[in-house]
Amino acid sequence: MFEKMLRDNHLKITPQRLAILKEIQKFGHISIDEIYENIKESNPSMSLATVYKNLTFMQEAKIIDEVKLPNQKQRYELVKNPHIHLVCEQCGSIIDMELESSMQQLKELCADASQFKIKETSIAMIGICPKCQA
Amino acid sequence: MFEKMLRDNHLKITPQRLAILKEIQKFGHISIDEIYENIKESNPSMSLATVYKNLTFMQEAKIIDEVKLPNQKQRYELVKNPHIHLVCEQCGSIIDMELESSMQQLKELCADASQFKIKETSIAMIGICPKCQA
DNA sequence: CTTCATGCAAATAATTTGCAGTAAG
DNA sequence: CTTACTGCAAATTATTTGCATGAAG
Repeated sequence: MFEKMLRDNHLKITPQRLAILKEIQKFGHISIDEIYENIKESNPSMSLATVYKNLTFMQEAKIIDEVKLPNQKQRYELVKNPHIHLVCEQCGSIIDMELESSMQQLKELCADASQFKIKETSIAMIGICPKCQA
Repeated sequence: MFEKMLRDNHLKITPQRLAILKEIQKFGHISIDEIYENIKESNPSMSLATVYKNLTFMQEAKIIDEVKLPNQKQRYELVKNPHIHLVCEQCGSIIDMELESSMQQLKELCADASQFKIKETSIAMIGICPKCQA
């Protein structure tokens, strides 16, 4: 429920914000340009500055997350359970893999060894997806 | 031995390249601007374009790696054994943690579950370092 | 010598900002 | 009504490119 997420964070509910969230949801992992270009098709007055501003707000509100991958443009996704990104370097597809206990284990191992208080974990694996292997 | 690394990749050995590599080595994880500003102190004619071009070449040659972290400028490091980045969100410090077998385990788990052929793994943990906790 | 790298300036791309007008609550 | 959001244009920042000169092999 995007309306509620926005409301809970004192962000006004605007068609632009809902459109941005819908695009992110639809594509899973999407770049700034793609968001902008896609929305412009149905709303030609959409401004790129609005996309930037709202991505920042919604990231601060922990509604969305940025996804930074080696040799790729920044992307965005909805906040979800901790997960690993599997990235195909051939076709560019990205899938999420929830391996909660393994991630938790690794996090604890790191925390113990380093004395860091760890808040977030960011894991990506880059390779070739099953389709592209064929 | 930076000379050898360059030579092996058919890259000419220039003072600029050596200076860039020395900066990266010295700081461990360093941004493009920092490299440029630091080198300019001893070599004022150093050009930012040269930094960009060489970072690209040396990344292609697998001498250096780019390090992308949430909410941070891109950084560079020398290629080393697979490791995890521990990032302090307070003071910005980054340390490397080699947990080879755990990383290998996680990689295999992901590969099995996804059928991806995984080539690289990128792991960062964001939190507060021991010093900043005090 | 020949090839490749550098540095500069110009071009392009990415992101941010200020502000007047407009929509949300 | 009041506050916050949008869209535009301008400003800033980041990155890339072309090319003449110079250094490396």
